[in-house]
Amino acid sequence: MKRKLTNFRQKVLDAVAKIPSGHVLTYKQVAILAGSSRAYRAVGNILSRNRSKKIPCHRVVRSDGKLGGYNRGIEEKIKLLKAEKSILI
DNA sequence: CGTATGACGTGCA
DNA sequence: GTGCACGCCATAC
Repeated sequence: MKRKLTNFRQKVLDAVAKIPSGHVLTYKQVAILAGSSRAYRAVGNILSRNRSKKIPCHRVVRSDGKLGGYNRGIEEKIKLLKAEKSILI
């Protein structure tokens, strides 16, 4: 599939996809890994549009310690994090 | 091409 | 400690 994913988007998805089980990152951290420490806003946007099941976006949480949201249902995100015993930042 | 939105973050009252 | 408002970036329409 030739997706014209922008560099930023590709990097964000790649960074999230590389998150090991039981580990979580904040939107800001992901944004930094993507190359823009101030694009955490875009990160949330991209993840919200990204429905790829291959992207464990549920491992991305807010800096406040809250989960934020999940395109498949916040409850599902909580369930997944709990099942993986994700480390809260 | 331009506008509006968004799963955020920080600052200030 | 809590609540409100603004600012920031990239994407999608």
